Amino acid sequence: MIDVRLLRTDPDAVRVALSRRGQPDVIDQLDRAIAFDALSRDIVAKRDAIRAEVNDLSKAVAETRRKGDTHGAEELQLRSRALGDHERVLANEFEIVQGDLRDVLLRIPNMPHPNAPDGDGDTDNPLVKGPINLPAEFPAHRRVPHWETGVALGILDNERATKISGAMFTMLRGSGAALSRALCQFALDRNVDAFEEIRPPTLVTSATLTATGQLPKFADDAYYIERDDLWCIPTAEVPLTSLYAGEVVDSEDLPLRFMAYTPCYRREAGSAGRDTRGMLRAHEFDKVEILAVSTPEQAPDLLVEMTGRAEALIAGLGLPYRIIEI
RNA sequence: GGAGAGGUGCCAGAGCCAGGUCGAAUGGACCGCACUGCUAAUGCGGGGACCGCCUUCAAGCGGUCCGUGGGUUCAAAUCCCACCCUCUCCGCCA
Repeated sequence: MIDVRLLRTDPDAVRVALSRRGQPDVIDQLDRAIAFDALSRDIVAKRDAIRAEVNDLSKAVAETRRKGDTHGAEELQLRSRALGDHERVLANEFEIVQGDLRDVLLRIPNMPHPNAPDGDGDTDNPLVKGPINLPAEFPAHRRVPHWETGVALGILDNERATKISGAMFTMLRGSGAALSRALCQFALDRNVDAFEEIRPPTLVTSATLTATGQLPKFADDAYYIERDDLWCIPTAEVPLTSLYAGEVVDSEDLPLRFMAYTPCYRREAGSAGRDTRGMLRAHEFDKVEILAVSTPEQAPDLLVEMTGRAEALIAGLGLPYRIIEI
């Protein structure tokens, strides 16, 4: 979420940065946020002034009572009560405007890093490397989709997964289940030299899911357990990002490096029929996430290191891949 | 699920039952000064955070903050309600 103070001190910088996304409605929302902020400060200044008067009067009431002047005290109380009514109105207005401001801010995307490419979609993402190990380099008889080989080998049984849980759920069997587990173990083993392994909760509060930006924008994409007011995580990024939320970390201890192997849950709302064959876009899958909490200065080097670690895993397995800048 | 105790500053902890002089005693830690072969001890002094206004080097003014959110009241750390969390005991446990 963009810091309101930055919005106040340098709104043009924010506008310029966000305009690189090529989405005019984002700029509209930015202007609304700026207006809400100005309005809310205006209201709070008035509210504070009245509150100061009420506080003074309350002190005067105590003083007057101590002197034994009951009548005078009651008169002051009357005045204070009237001011209190006015204050309540302003306080309500303030709450409403604050809510509006927060809602708009939560829907405004982050400012892109100066080095990030401009663009409004994935077609604008420059290719950095690859593709490597292209499937086309393999003979035609080996280019069989995984949902066919998986079934033939008896390691994938999505039909029964669907019977148990419905469409877009997958199930691995026998050595397929072992392979999935081994891949995650492999990923953990390759990063245990630099990342602390965490096994976080995979059900999180609304506050936690908001911290990583999933709420309120992507509420439809997450599974929600109404009875307990908890959300299933779509990625371990969610709990890992909030691990040290609200705490002050000594800069000497940065960067903090975490990795986590968790199931991930995604409703994939609106994606029915698109890339849904086999194990693509499943509602539930296992993933190893690596994440670092760092200073802005440390971040670029960390990005290079972590991308390199991800690439080494895939390249080491001989899988096809490419690297794009997003 | 039931019963009870608790949540106050960096930490410990008083204040709550009898609302006002409580941003909050006291102690520890921390910072400064003094004293002191060193370490330590002792004495004196000093610090909260956030928001807004005004300034923008300083200072000043106002507001908010005692788990969270409501309520009562002229006035809430203090009274009332709901919720969250911690601890103890009982029950349940695919």
